[in-house]
Amino acid sequence: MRISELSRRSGVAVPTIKYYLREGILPPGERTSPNQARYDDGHVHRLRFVRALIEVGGLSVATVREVLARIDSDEANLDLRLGTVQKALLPSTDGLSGPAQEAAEQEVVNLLEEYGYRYFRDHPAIASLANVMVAAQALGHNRFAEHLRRYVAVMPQVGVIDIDYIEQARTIDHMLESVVVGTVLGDTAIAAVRRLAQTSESAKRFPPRGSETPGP
Amino acid sequence: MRISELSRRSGVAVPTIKYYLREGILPPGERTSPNQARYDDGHVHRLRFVRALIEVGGLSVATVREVLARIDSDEANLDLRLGTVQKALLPSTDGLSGPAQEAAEQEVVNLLEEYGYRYFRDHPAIASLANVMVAAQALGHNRFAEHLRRYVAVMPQVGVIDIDYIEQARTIDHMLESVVVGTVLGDTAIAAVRRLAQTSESAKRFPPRGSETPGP
DNA sequence: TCGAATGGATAGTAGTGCTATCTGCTATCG
DNA sequence: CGATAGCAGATAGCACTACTATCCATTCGA
Repeated sequence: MRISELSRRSGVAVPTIKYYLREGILPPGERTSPNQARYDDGHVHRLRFVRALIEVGGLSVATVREVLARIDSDEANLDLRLGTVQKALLPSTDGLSGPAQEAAEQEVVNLLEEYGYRYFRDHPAIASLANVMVAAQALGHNRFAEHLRRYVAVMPQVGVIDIDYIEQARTIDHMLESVVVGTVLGDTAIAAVRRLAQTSESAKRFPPRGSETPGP
Repeated sequence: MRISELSRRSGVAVPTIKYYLREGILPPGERTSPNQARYDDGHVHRLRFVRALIEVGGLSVATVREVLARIDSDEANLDLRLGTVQKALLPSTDGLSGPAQEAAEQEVVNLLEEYGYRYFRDHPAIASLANVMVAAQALGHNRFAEHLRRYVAVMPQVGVIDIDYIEQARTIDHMLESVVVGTVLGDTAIAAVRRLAQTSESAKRFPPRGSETPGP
């Protein structure tokens, strides 16, 4: 198919498709002559994928490019590919330093030890989590660290769900895509379910007038 | 104190403080003369709060303004205030429509019923979650709905943690701030802990060479 | 054959989040 | 009292992101 049909089938405007081609987010079509190209279903899927990451997951175009480059990489070691894909999905944590940050990182590591996590010390999520702790501390929210401990206690259940999801993929490409979909759409989904769970728990604890057992 | 000291104590540049004043994100200082103002510790705290929401939580300036306006509101009904504050923290879901979206919303509602959530039908998180389902479907990830079900099954535990956190606040203002801190920093924290839990679970399931029980 | 569409290049635009400059005033120190 | 530094407020500018529009030579399809 040519670009106008690609546009129609993916719901993405033609100039935007050209922009994505320039940005290396969408691979070039197959040339049929020096200035004509043909696109296929893979391009349609890639476009939908990109739009989902940007619109639903809130990723920037630059992050999407990074992620896709890693998915498309020809690295043979699957673990390595999965790892670098995951890494591209965490906000950069450079520029986080100072004694407060390092103390918080140690505190995070202690928590991970305590709850039996397997981890490596330079995992970017450790710096990210420590950064949150430092920010909460600066706001005088001293109970936040205890709050975090409880998250650490329950999240392994989510980890199991997530790895189950990835493991069920049938091909390596599908597995790599599942990592991204599971992580990015998963973040959005978890944020939404969490709010619903908060509302629900709040309603249970403080019943709105009229929903208690009726009085005499 | 005056603006330069406010800048020094909060770590926010003077022009940025002026910008926040213009945007209504930072309340004006107390006038001491037609063109002089005095700021206090409340301003320092507010600035730190704003920076945490923007830098750690990734909120936009517009969202921060919305949230703060609701915190500062003089609405007497606490439930109402808490509710509107929470509402400002979900991405807008207008423009989500179509049969696929509505079917997905019904599916979400069914899930909530099944797991005993208390909810109201126009909760924005329902539309948001349905939107994620529609996007996953469009990518051919048909197992995603099952995946979501498992999130719905575990998230009530997080809801309890979150409401506990808010409930422990000592004043109404602190409670309102805890809602925001718990939600916004909480989202960031949960994303980080989730990645650590994924890495951990993955390492347990597929032990890296050298960590199995040694062979003969 | 000839008009519409295509690919590719270049330039322009809207929105966001600051940052710089300017103006007239004020605080303060010697 | 006067010099000087700092302040508040207004306006303009800037860098970046994610597109969008225009142009042109080429090519497809009727």
